[in-house]
Amino acid sequence: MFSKACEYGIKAIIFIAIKSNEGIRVSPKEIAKEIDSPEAFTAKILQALAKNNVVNSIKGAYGGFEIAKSQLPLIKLADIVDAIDGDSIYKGWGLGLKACDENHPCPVHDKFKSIREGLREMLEHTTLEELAFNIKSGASFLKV
Amino acid sequence: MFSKACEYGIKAIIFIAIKSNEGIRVSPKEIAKEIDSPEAFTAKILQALAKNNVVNSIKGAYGGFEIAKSQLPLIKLADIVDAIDGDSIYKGWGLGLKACDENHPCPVHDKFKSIREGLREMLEHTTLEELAFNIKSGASFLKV
DNA sequence: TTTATTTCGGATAATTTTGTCTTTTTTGGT
DNA sequence: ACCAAAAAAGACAAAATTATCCGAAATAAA
Repeated sequence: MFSKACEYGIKAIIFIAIKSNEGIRVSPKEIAKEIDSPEAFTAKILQALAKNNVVNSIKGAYGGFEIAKSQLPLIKLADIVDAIDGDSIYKGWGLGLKACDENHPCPVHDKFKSIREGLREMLEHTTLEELAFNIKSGASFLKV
Repeated sequence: MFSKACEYGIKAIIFIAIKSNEGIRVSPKEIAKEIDSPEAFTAKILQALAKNNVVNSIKGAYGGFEIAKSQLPLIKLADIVDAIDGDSIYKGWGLGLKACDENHPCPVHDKFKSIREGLREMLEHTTLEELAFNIKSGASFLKV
């Protein structure tokens, strides 16, 4: 469903969100340890997320990754997925016809319609805050 | 979403279904042409589908692939996906935690719940006949 | 029985995704 | 100005997926 890169990205951002809320910057090393991911690869993904302004990266000594508190309530799951996988998450449904739409649908186009729209809806309405809160409260988990 | 192999597999089976309904066996060559897929790769996928009894393969001269008419109404989209991608389609949701379930959910587990179940429902209730009929009637398309 | 045709099976290659390593650049503290 | 810490950037490596090729086995027809 999600690429590995996207899985790591989502988990990383959730962890950064939790720490940022406490005013703490984190390094790829800490992140990778916390979310159980390969460190260097995670760093690469963080670069992409930083380029797409999902996360703020501070270079140099005492640097690290953080998200401005003012941004925390605004970031949606869709923003993270978008920064890493682009719009392939919406395109990747159906049977790979170059031109698959209402007028020229692939065999499963209509079948997937509600699922695809449900996914979009969900990604665009799920906030990072909500995901982070559930981790903090112990309602969900970042690893194992 | 689906692997390429699965995309080709679904399209191939739909085409075979249409032809089988007319009492005609088809070769990987014809199939690949019709669904616009790499021939040798398509043949490999057909092998897998034949092994899983989704399609019947007849070797030798005048051989080819076909589906028994009695089977046509019984085959579900889920059978095809299962034969090629296994259950990865259901597992591949969420963030890749080894143990992700109700008791130990990943951050998006609940978010994806209804989508995941909608998908399963759809795959298990969509029949090959229905998909094939829509192609024949021009309501959907196998290529471009 | 021979031949032509057709799938099967295994080896191999290309591409994409995932992952690692090393060097460069940036930056705060001394 | 210098040093140490940290992210950026790019080259490289491994693994998975996608794709091709070829000889072997099966089978119907002549």
